[in-house]
Amino acid sequence: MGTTQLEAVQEPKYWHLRTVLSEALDSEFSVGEILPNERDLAARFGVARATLRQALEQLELEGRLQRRRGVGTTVAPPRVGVAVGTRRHAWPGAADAAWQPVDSTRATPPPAVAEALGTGRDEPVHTVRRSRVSQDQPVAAELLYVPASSVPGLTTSDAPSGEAGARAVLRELRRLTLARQESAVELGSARTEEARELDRLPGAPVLVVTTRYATESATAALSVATYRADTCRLTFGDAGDVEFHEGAAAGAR
Amino acid sequence: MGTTQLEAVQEPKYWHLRTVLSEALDSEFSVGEILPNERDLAARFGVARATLRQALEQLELEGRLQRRRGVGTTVAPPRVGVAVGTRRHAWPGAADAAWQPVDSTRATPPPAVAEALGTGRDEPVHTVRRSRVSQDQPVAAELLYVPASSVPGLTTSDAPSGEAGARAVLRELRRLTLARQESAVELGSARTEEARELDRLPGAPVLVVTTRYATESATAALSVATYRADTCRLTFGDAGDVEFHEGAAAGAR
DNA sequence: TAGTGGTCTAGACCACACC
DNA sequence: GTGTGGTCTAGACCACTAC
Repeated sequence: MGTTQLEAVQEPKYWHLRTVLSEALDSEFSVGEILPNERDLAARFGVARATLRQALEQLELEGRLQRRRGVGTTVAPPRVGVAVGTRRHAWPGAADAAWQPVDSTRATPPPAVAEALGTGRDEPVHTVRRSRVSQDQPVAAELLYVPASSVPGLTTSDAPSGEAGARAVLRELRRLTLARQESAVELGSARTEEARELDRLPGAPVLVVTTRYATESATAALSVATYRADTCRLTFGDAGDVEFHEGAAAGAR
Repeated sequence: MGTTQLEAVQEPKYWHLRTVLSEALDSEFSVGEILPNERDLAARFGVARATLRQALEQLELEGRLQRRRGVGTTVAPPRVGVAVGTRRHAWPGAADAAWQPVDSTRATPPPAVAEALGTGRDEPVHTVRRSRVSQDQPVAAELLYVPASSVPGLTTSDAPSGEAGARAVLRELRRLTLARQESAVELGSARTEEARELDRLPGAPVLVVTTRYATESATAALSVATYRADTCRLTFGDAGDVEFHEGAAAGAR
């Protein structure tokens, strides 16, 4: 990282700095390596710490850096590909070791959920929480909404709170025949609780995947899964779990 | 927006401010309405302008606000759903009015592209630029890489630069039989040129969709499409263009 | 206790849109 | 011009980690 001064340019300093740092990461650092601290870096480039931080934020958003308070800034490994949609229809959790049931509750849902499910506002809904881990790191937190009418086999006593209840709901759900499955991906920011589950700070960028699972006659479940945007690349396609074109997006623009 | 003071809390001010503003947007503002300017808002909440801006940035990231230099901050409309993957296989641009060809060049590609295509580093590749418009607003910019070997019917004279050349490449591509199609979605930041195309500033958050189109024997094309993350919700699924569960993600967490 | 990144302040000036 | 959001500075203090 030989550069010590920024020449005068028309583009913002933080943007130029991002480029310089990005090239330095490519050529002079390896994954996991610790960068100099922010005060040193700012001094080295002759900018205020806030400006330097703007550049680091960009690089963190792009998955190039990882910053941890009290520890330092390290070079991030390439994003992990996580399969979120295959062309085979499959109920959530069907033979899926990636997701870990956490707990389950039964209550009337938020209005937005009731509307999306197409159920009455007063109909009880099971809310199953699951978490997804990849390479020893939490990558996603999910809320799965299942109308009680989708799983009529479950009596209240069959569905205790906790992990056992969650497994019971998933088991009953698999008795239905899945006809359609639709997803949407959008950018969001981590709520306080999600941030804790994902080991990030509140407001961290996340990819929100909303999936509607439907039988021939009705919406059987709605999943809202929140993925860490810094560490994840979401994959959709024929191949399922197969990794492909690692890093293509980074170098192809 | 009656709140004038922030009580002492443990959570960061900008995060609390985000929540307060978010609720105010829900209850007291309608789409397109202009907010007070940043200096006024900061004074009203008794914080520095930088802190207020942190809160506004979050809300812009979530697609709630739209800020334009020299104009002001307005309440954003709900994100538009853009279909990026149906379960039907389809070549890019096949009967697709959403994408507008811009131009085309023929050259040796960046190494990352050659690697993803599985071609030799020296093999020429057509690079087709396309842009996608939705509701009179640019939503995506695409680079479509097509190895010259995928479109052998194209002689150099058949593929002039410019829009006509782009159309020629797409036409030839449709002669092949598509066997597989895989996509990945990740968060990125807009490069200078993409930012201009998308009417944003450099570094604006974007959703990068990388798609590999394959015949039985080889990768026929690679698409890297950059979508505005603030205004877009990417949809995948059986239904194709059909809108579904509008706003579910927003209210379901 | 020392060192890190995270938050916050109070200013200044710039680039851009609109009148 | 006038007013807007965008950039940048030079500080201060806080929260967290690791020794």
